[in-house]
Amino acid sequence: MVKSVRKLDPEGTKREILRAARAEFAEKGFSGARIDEIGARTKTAKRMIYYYFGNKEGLYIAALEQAYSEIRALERTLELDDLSADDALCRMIDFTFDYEQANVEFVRLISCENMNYARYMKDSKKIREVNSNIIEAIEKILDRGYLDGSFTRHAPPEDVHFMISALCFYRVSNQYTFSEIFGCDLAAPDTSARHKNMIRNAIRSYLRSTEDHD
Amino acid sequence: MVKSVRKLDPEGTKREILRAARAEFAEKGFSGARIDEIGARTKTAKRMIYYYFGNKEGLYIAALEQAYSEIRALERTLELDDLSADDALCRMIDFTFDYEQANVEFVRLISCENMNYARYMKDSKKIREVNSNIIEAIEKILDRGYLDGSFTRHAPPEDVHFMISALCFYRVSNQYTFSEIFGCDLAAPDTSARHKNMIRNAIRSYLRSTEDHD
Amino acid sequence: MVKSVRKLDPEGTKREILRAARAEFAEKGFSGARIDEIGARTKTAKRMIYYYFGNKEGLYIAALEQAYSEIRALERTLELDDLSADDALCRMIDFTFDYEQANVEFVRLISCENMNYARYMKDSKKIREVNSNIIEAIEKILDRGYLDGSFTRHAPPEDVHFMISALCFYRVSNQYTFSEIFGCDLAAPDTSARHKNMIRNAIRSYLRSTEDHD
Amino acid sequence: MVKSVRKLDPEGTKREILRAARAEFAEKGFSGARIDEIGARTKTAKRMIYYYFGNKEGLYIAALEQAYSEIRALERTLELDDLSADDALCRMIDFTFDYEQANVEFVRLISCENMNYARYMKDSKKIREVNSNIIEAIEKILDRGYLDGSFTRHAPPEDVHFMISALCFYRVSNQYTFSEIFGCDLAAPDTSARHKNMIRNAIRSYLRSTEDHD
DNA sequence: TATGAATGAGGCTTCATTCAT
DNA sequence: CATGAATGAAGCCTCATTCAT
Repeated sequence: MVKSVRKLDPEGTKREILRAARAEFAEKGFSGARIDEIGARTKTAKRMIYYYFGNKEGLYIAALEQAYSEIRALERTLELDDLSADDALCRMIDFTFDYEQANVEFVRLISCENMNYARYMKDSKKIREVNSNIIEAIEKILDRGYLDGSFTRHAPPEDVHFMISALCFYRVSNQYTFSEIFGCDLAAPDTSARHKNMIRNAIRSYLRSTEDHD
Repeated sequence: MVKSVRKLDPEGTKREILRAARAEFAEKGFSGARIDEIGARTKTAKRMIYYYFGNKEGLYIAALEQAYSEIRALERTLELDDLSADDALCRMIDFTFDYEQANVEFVRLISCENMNYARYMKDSKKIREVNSNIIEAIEKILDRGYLDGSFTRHAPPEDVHFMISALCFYRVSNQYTFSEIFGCDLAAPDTSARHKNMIRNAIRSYLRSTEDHD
Repeated sequence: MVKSVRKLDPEGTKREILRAARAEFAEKGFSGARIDEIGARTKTAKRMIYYYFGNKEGLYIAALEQAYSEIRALERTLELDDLSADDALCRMIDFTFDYEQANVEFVRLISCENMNYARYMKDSKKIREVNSNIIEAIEKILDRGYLDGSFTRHAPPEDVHFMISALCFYRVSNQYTFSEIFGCDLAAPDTSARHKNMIRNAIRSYLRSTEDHD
Repeated sequence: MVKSVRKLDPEGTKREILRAARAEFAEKGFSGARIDEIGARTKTAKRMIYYYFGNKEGLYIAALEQAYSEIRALERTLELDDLSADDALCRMIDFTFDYEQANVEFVRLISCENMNYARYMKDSKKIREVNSNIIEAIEKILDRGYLDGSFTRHAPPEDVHFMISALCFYRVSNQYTFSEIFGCDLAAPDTSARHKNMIRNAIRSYLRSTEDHD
């Protein structure tokens, strides 16, 4: 007896929906995103979205969780322990720089969630878990650097993470207004290379300097 | 007998609408903002929004223009020429830091416009005009610093503006997800003071350093 | 003392408004017409419309009255009494044909009023007055024709008027759907000439024939 | 326990909406028609209008298409080939006369579309298709008549169709202004019968006559 | 006389979601 | 599992008209 030839791959369907949802939310934000559009970007029916994710909010949170999981998973493969403090710091910066430049979708999802005052993220244990060890990773690098003398200024690892994040993230998140106003293209290869170097060395020289302007 | 209090104050009405619009758009983004809500935040009828600004888009652009005008106008009062290069740079950084921290609305409006791919800004001549001289202001500071030896590294003024902007802006724009994930409060007075110092000195030490990690 | 140089020509203003109103109502119908648009087509302010005509309905009725007045006034200058019955009939037909073809605005206003079930016309004494003597004019022609033998079939003058009207009016009122469906152009000079002849001779031969198909 | 009676009958729903739409558009024209009203004339929710027809324009076009389809479908059942040329012509005239008198809705819909300069019709292939063979039908009648001598005057079939249409259509489309002005009732049975006869014989005598007034 | 400012009511349409099969 | 049909609530915007000067 021939069964009806419907696709029976729940995981595949979920994955496809999530992929479409991330693209749509990243593009239009939470209010601007359209469930219909996400349905259309998918081969399955819109109804499945409700079946698997409950509602728009549930889908959005799932998209956010996936986005964070991916970057942090990659980050954990960097093998920073094998490098000198200085090299490790640079590798971490480079990774952040490259990943965010390559994954505008991720950056926009985070921007979007900040427009939402992070209210949806608060409901997700997963996101906190998944983000738990970046600070530790940076702390290890800094400590190593203080010991071997590569870094002279003691800075909280959160602050170093903040600087890396701010400089790499803003380049992508604010590229549209920045480029429009200053008539440049932040995504252009030469600007990109120059900025990557600049960010590296701004943070490094900060950690090596001592004399302050208060 | 109390006469009906129908005011005839076009400028006042426009101003009131714009104020409400900025708050609403900053809070909810373009799609999330509600014309009804903007009307309700106003003493005049919702209908006047259309009378003066045509439609939601027109109102949004006007809000954006006003937001940019205000920060740039203040910026022009800084009298940086009277200061040493180092002091001038720090005053510019401090101004940006303080203004953006105090005017979350401005920061969110810019974030919002980036979520929109800066598409509405492109229709506004005014915004480009109003933003035209920040780069020159920074260039003057840098040139002075190179001459008197306070700065040793030659950097394009756009890049310096980028660093200032990125570090000050991100603190405000991404405070919600950052604070949520790392359990800190970027708006807290001590963190704020520490960060202001850090940003100043990261940029200063970058402009003084030469040795690079490539 | 120099008085303010405002236009003080009430009749001119009224005329200008009416002209604009006829065009707008003829183009868009009653519901489709926009008071704003009529205002814009005029050099005076929209407010004057209310000043002179009370409201949209009043303006519409005035436009209708003017349209009827004009055609009937012209009709009265035809001097049909000087012609033979046959020639007089043809001149009346030609006049109707030419006037309606040249004054699409008139035809469309009448169509519009029929879409309104003639409800606005009912409030206007003037329209009935102004239309009172066409039937008499036709009756005079027919009677002359019966006497001199040019016409053999006795037909009520209302019916003859009906045929003239129907054939001339429909050509203009329905030209858009007719042309679209049959891929022709009712307004083209050759079609127009052929039709004018046809209408004349259809009515003439009807009035001369006797043998019926019942 | 009575279950909620939510019907699932797409074809029925569409049909019901179309029926209501035709009535509303015929009564008030395109701009005057109210989607709300059409919804209210229906047992289903107003929302379904957009589900099935997209928007007001789509609904209007569908209504127009249906109206044309119906009259042309009936017309094709007339079996004119079995009749003599003279009888066939009369049957076609009678059909048009009776149908338009009985279906004021159809007539008003066409009037409405002419007020719209046939702009919506232009987007509909269906309407052109459905109207394609009336001219052929008339041509066949005329050719037969020329052969057997019932008709002596050669007239383009489009022109004959034009006369039939004009005389039958105008009676219905312009009945309101005509009746109002001349104090008669075009829909009254005796007038109606007299006119039907008149139209038949005007067209017949035209096709039999030769002597022209140029 | 003339006019810019102001408005309530209502129009079309969209949206996330649920129902019935 | 899967889906087309159905919907209430609410969004943006337009309209004729009136107010205050």
